[in-house]
Amino acid sequence: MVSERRVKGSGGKRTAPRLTADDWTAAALEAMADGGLAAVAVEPLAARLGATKGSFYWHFANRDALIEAAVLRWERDHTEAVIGLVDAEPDPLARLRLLIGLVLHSTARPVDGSIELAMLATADHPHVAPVLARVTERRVAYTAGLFAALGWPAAEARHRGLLAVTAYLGHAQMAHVAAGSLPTAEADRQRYVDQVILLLTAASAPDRA
Amino acid sequence: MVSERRVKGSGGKRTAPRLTADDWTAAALEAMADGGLAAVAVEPLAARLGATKGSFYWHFANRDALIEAAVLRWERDHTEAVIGLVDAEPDPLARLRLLIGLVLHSTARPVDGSIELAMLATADHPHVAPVLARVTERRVAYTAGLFAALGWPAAEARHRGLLAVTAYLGHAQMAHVAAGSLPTAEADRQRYVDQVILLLTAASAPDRA
DNA sequence: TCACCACTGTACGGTAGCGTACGGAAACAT
DNA sequence: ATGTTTCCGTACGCTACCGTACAGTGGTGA
Repeated sequence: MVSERRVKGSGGKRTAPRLTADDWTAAALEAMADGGLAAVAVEPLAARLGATKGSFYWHFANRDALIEAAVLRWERDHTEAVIGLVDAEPDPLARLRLLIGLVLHSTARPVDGSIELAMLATADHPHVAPVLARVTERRVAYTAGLFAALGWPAAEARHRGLLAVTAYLGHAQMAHVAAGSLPTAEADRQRYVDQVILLLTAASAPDRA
Repeated sequence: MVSERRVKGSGGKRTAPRLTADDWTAAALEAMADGGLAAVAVEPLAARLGATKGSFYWHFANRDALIEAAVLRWERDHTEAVIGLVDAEPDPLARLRLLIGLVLHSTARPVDGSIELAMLATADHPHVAPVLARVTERRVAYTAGLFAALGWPAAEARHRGLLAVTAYLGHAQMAHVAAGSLPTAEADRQRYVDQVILLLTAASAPDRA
């Protein structure tokens, strides 16, 4: 789980390699994934890296600076990843389906999702709040753009994008706090995703009796 | 914000009233609303109540016991409140509309919602997790019941209930971390809620070209 | 090779909160 | 009124973590 500080010499002299600021931010995100922001603590982190605080306070002014760096790094890496993953698909409808299916299934695997959950859990932190606000708005805008590309007028596209993103956020939460309430069997899960896509792309006019 | 420890005598002798266990759980929930579970700390709580730890450790074995009591109390009060509020309406469709509208607007006012957000933020805590799981499943089951009463088959009703609840959870999150991404103008907000209700109750078959 | 600089370890003081011990006050029963 | 139970305050030690001071070490260029 933790990348121990490995020796670099091959033969006899085993020397611990020096650490960079990036090593610390990476460790911070790793700690955040399991333990939340509270786990981003200098001394435990140093222990995990096989170093001491003396190293840390060289690279960062204080704990707060580390948090800021880690959170900004997450924003950068994370948004690039998702966009690059979906934007390959040319057809808007297929892209929407790909996005929703991908994102609803992604809550199953833990690694990346738990960082996001940890961020949501600490949304009040002054360094976390603006990042979450940016990421969220970016998602809504992107999803709304997909609906707009499918022909819905701007306002309605925005509303559908909003519903899609809120559904995703809630799905992530539910996978975390009440996994048992979500469909478990693979077939049922697939049907659920299909159903969601269907409802999100349903016609506007009410047509039920 | 905090109910200070008031005197009870009318004239000259001002005596602080004694505290009950319920006073402590109430204060704990109050602290949780602004500050999260971390703010449920014995010494600060005692300060807010104008008492000392000596009092606390008489009523509770330790901090953990207080957390458990507070969280269970929240579960009890909270579920009763919501059910009682909506179950008056006899017509299922009206009840569904009432529920969704109520719940999507509720994220605006802070009091009750912030406790729930705090719980979600600490979902990993051993005392919080089971409560959240129960409350969530209860909501899904209830909402699914509404859709079932409207005529959808059980599986689809469950899926729609699931989507409704995830949308609610995500909405609450978004109101917290990216309020600016949600509709701000009252008219737009109303249209958004209508749109959500429409999509959640849309017919099953895809009918778009 | 040697002086310098980037980096790290050690040692220290400070703060916040948990939990315990115990004496004493306040209510209550008799 | 007085003893008993209930409740509360004070004082203490303990742990975890933050941040600082400073002495060292190892690589690197002159």
